[in-house]
Amino acid sequence: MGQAIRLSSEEAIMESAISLLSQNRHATMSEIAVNAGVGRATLHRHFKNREELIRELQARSIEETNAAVLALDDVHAPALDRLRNMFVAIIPLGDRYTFLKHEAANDETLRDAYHDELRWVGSLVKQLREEDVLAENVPRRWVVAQIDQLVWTAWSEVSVGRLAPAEAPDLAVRTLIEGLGVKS
Amino acid sequence: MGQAIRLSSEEAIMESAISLLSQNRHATMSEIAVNAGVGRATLHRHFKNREELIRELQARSIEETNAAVLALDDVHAPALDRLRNMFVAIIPLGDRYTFLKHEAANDETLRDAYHDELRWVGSLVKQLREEDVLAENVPRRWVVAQIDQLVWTAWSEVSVGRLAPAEAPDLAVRTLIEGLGVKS
DNA sequence: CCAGGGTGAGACACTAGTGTCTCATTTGAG
DNA sequence: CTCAAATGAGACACTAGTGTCTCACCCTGG
Repeated sequence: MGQAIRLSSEEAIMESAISLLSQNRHATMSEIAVNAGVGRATLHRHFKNREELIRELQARSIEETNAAVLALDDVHAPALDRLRNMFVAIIPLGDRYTFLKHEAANDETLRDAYHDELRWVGSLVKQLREEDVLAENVPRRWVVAQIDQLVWTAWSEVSVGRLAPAEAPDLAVRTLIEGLGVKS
Repeated sequence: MGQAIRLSSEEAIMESAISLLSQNRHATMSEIAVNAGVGRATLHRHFKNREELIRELQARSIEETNAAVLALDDVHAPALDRLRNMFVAIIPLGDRYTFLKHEAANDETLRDAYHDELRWVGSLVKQLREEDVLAENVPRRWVVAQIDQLVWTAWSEVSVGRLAPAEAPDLAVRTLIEGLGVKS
């Protein structure tokens, strides 16, 4: 038909699910189906049960975020550039990214993949330190937590239109490294 | 006296509920009861239903956080001191503070009280700007979001023992104002 | 000693959400 | 156009969580 934008049922369901579950991890299957413009039975035809749906979502999310980050990443670049590129890549995927954190990864494969992601961030933080971008007396955990929350906050602000997508990555980098105080 | 016994049951329930609900807003009444070391029926004797329990929790939380903040606050102090004092007061109440955000306040009185709290933070941010502590080109929303997140992150890290309680407020202030980069 | 409030245990009815199934209809590829 | 696959609608059984209620049991104060 004229609906060129029309997604396949499965696509629509996954988009709907990511959107709802990232905001409320107890969104019901009915809500997900309605939001996807699809019958409840159809949802269960594509995903046997809630557990499987979430597993697929996790797999896709980690795949997408990994791909997005790696696509922009240049291991030989200065750490600060890599940090900024990471924000550029991940902020638009903020819902997927945080969805991963909220849902506990039970599956082994997924846990490994997620672990890779964390390790990637960890090594970036390490490089940031080696290049004297980050102060040394700050716990790595704290840095990682700040990065995580910056992704989520930036994504939220962008998605409600309070922040221009183009400005988000720079604001995130600036907030993390220089803080929000006046520059002296 | 009988009164004291009843109150301690009630105390146990409220502590249990805050603890569980701050981490998972869909914790069941059974879980709350078990965690409080109390029968499920007893829970319903003290709180007619889930809704009422949450309402009481919100009332208590806002009361405690307001009291804690105001107790340390000095309106005539420099904004930076006020900011730090706020962190000192609120970080230990991180679970109560974030519980308020997660649960939508339906009750009018509560909404007003919560609004007061937000307004308080808003005016603090304003003062921070007036005293040239905060940069001007940063959206107030962004600052408030960072503060909220810092409270939660700091509380989490403290409560799992990865951060010394005494260091948390300074780390939070420093992260917000100066960022985590090397000081130049 | 006893009376009574507070309690735990558990039965009960009710509701919301889940997952299965069937059937009539729609859709789209050949 | 035709037919098989996909779908929407809804009935159905099942489960988890909720809120009520009863009953036996502990306490503690009188």
